[in-house]
Amino acid sequence: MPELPDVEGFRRTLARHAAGRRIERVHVRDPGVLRGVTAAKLTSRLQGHRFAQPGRRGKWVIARTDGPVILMHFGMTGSLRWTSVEAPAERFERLTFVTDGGELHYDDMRKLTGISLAANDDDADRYLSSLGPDALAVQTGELAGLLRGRRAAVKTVLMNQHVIAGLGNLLTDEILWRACISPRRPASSLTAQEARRLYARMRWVLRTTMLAGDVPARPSWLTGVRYRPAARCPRCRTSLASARIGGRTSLWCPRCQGD
DNA sequence: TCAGTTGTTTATAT
DNA sequence: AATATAAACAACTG
Repeated sequence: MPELPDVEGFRRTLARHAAGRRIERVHVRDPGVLRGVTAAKLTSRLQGHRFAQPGRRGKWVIARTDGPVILMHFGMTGSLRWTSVEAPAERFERLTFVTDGGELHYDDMRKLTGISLAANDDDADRYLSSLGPDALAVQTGELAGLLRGRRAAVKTVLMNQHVIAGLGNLLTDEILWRACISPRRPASSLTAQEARRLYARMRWVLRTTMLAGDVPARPSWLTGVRYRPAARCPRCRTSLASARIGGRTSLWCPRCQGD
């Protein structure tokens, strides 16, 4: 699930419910999700602090408090839930933040990534320093500069969090399909016009999906047909092409996007 | 049983 | 040096 829109939804959950709440205790149900911090340290450092307004960069939630900063990543299967009352643990609940007004639950089946603790905002910036700019913060005309000189497939470059942060497999396929650009094209081969079109479609897809909190599986979207056997292009009904690009299963329309 | 998975990091290869 | 690819991580689903 979690790409930029999903993670933005998690950030909103924090902003709406957790901000201002005092952390009474942290229940580490599975230390396997902790990265660079022990359960004892996480609990003792956070206890008594209040959640502040959260941020997001790419697929990271920056859960600020009036003390340390919790950095949360969700891998392929993670999520964040708020319950206003004490709730029994879900099957894949790994961490629970118990506050004075409810509980914040970090669920993650696969535990591919996890949670780190930074001392403050500057420290958090250091943790995230290798990330490229957030995909939503990229301005008109900047995308072309990010792609310049990169010989890898444009899809691979868009998914590279060091270049631009927040786009994953579903979003890049959706954006490239809407921009009518093959995912296999070398990034540096895009014309200025194609880069502008890519940027416009990226903005549109991000804004739409961010409001929804996920990439909706509507039949008019590439994402809506991608798991159908013998899937066809929602625009022109051509059979979709499929290949592994950048290590991920990729779908595109050979007629609309070429290649 | 086996292949596949909406992500990232590390190691290895080019 | 920069870039590309594969493996590993974990726990499911079809």
